[in-house]
Amino acid sequence: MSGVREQKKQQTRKAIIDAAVKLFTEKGFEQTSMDELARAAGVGKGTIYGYFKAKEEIFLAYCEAELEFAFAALDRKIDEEASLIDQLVAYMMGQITFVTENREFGRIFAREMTFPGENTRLRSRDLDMRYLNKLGEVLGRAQLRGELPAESELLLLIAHLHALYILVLSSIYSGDVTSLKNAKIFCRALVLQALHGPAAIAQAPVDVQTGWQELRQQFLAQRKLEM
Amino acid sequence: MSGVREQKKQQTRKAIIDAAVKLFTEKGFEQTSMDELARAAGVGKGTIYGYFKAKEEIFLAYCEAELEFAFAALDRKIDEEASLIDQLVAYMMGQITFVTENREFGRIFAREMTFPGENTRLRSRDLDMRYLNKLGEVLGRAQLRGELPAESELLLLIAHLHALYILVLSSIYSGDVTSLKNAKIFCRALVLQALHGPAAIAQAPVDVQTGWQELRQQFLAQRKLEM
DNA sequence: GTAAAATCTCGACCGCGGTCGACTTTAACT
DNA sequence: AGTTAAAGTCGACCGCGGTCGAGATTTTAC
Repeated sequence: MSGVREQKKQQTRKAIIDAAVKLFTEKGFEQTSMDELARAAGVGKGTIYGYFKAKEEIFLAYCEAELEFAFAALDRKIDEEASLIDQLVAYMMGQITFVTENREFGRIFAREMTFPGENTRLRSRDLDMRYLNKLGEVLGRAQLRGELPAESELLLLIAHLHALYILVLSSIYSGDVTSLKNAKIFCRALVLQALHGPAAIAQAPVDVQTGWQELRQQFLAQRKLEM
Repeated sequence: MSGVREQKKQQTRKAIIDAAVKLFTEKGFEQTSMDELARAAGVGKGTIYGYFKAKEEIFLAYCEAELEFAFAALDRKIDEEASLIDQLVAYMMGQITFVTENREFGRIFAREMTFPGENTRLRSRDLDMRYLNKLGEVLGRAQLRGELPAESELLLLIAHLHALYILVLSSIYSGDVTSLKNAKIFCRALVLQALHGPAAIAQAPVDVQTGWQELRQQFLAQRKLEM
């Protein structure tokens, strides 16, 4: 049980992830073949599959490293004194901005996180726990401040807000939302509605209302329908 | 410009889709190779790519046919006199039941519909319009009945509810929800919260509350955390 | 020290989705 | 009818992700 073997394994694992980070960043996920990756890691292709079940699993390991950065940056930027809605929108937009920085990357990430395969289920769950925990912290603070009813079900609210985040991401890939600016307007409208009910928009500040009205017109035009 | 050619094209197209419906139904999407499909359709493999950009596009054409059935059955089952929430939950669960009937099929469907590739964007949009229209009808009727504030933004509400549907589907594939029964409880709790605000659960009927409490415990245990 | 067992490594190999260019069929024009 | 351009068809072929079993390396047992 001397650690020689274990040590080598850790080295190999690191070599694979390092090569993955380098190649995925340089030329993207789909454009990086497993053969290349193996060569870059100085390892046989088959060996990789002793460490990861599938290419997607390496992708998630890669994401873990990247998200670390993104979250740290976001945390620094968030103003804990701002209104609940502002904070929520900021977190959602931070995540969305990061994910859609590269369109192809983001699609794979979103697919794997939202509807994970059996191979990647556990890993993807670990990953989105981080995001969900952040939401929980923001909501918890708001509840203490009294900005949220004391009897709110935080877990259910987290799930709810997570749903909205996924939807905005989805609408970007469906082509309904075509800019981060619009994504933000959409986020804000949805969060408002989630926190204050179906009539919330009608009572919102004017700028939110007009922003939403414009976006609404785009939706209708794009989908070629009247309402 | 005699229709001879056009006619043949339509025949070929139909042959491909028919073969796809048969094979996908018999042995699933992933288990059906393009070679098989070509053989079954009595056509060269290359020919298929003159009709569809990718295997996924054939999949969506196949879904279109299947969804037709599912929706028709669902429409017959929906009680237009029931409460808004019951109707919404019924529609969401109808869709979810259909999609998850076969787990692998459902994952591909959900991925392709929620985060479509550039190849399949338009087709997937057409497809989910049907579902969104249904939601719109249900909401519209409820608004007329006065069950929904007159100043509600229907489009935003549709989006909102769509988000919840995607989340429930996602939680099935993430392993957080492990039965249709739990999915329904989750749906109901989310819809309640969406329509009546963050404190809705606390004021809901007892059976809804206890259902949600049980589900909540499962979530926490599965994700190994306290709240 | 050495033999046996367990573990790890590797690249040839497999079936897949998708492409390509040679070939056939139809349409258009004289 | 004959000629040419366009449209459609086809399967050999490509690179891909993933598997497999032979062989190398480490651990264990004596």
